[in-house]
Amino acid sequence: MNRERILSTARALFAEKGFDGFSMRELAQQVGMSPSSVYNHFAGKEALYLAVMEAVAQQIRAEVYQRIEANTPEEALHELVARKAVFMGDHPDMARLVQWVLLDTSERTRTIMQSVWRPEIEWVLDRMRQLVPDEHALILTHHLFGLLLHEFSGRFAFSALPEAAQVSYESDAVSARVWSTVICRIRELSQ
Amino acid sequence: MNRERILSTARALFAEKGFDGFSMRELAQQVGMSPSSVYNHFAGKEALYLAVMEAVAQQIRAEVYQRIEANTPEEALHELVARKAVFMGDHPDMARLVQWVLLDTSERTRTIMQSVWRPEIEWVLDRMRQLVPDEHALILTHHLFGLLLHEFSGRFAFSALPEAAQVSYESDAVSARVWSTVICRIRELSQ
DNA sequence: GTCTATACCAGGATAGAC
DNA sequence: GTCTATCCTGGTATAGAC
Repeated sequence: MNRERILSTARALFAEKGFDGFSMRELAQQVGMSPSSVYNHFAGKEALYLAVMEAVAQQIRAEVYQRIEANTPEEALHELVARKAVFMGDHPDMARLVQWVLLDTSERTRTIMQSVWRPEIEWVLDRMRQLVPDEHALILTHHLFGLLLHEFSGRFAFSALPEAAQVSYESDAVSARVWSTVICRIRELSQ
Repeated sequence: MNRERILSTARALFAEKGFDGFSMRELAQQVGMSPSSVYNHFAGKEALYLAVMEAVAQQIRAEVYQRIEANTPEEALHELVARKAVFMGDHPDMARLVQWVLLDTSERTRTIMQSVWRPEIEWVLDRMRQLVPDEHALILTHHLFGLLLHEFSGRFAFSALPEAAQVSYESDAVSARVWSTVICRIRELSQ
């Protein structure tokens, strides 16, 4: 359906250039229709943005969080990191989309954080609280998301540095190093 | 001087809204002059952007990296994290400016990474290499920067979540938790 | 150095025919 | 649902007077 093509093109553009980085005209051209046809499917750029974010979150819920089976909170978080690494490796635009939201200071961001990303954060937080004292759980949750996001969203910029060529971006490698850093601190705090 | 006023206003705008998020008209209005007067000082928006980044990097070199005295690489990195936390606390736009650069995929970013941020990364990397095996040094360096950046640049977005109210954003607290996470992994790897 | 005025094009969005 | 044509605003940038 055309609506889906608009959504997926918009997703790529929002990820690459951010909300203000491209025009509805550019989007329409890439989709292969006139700008006004786009407006027939979405009320405007903002509505399109929210729709993209909602679709992305739904995909994550289905492909990442669904059916995580684990005997302990630690296993659950470990599995989550592994799946996220795979998912973000398969969808390189994901981390960038989220980072744009985090940087955006408009009202859009509040909406998206509360209604779209909140469940994810709660999911991690719940498990983290079972592993470390309450006052550290939120920080470690932030660190977990921060490291994962940074690994992926900073990739383009860091590729400008010669040293970066040595780093492996295989999902397994990313997952392993992020988890190593986080679990090390978790263990320290849970003693 | 007027040039300085333009620079500092531009810095605030780039930090808050990103490269595409505001217009030269808006900037000129905030500075209190006409748009064409701004063009008399800077060749264009891009030149202004590069000038802001250069000024910021210079400030960091002077206020953060200068005169770090430490007996060991570990002490040096610890001191760096502490100073960065203070600096970023005093200049809330810093982390956001850097994040915009990291997200930007235009040629500007390559220029800035190589000529502006490279020395900083080298500085950390040198010390990290003395603490952990070479193959982990670059990753830990990225994690260190990633955690610091995330702590500050994600602050607005996370403030939309009710849990965030419990988190302290005192420089000491930020510094302590970032360092805790990083040093824990460093110690594990250096054994 | 700063201004007014303006060029020129691109921005989001809409009207109305088909 | 899609198009052409268009509205209006605002984008970067420049010319030329003071």
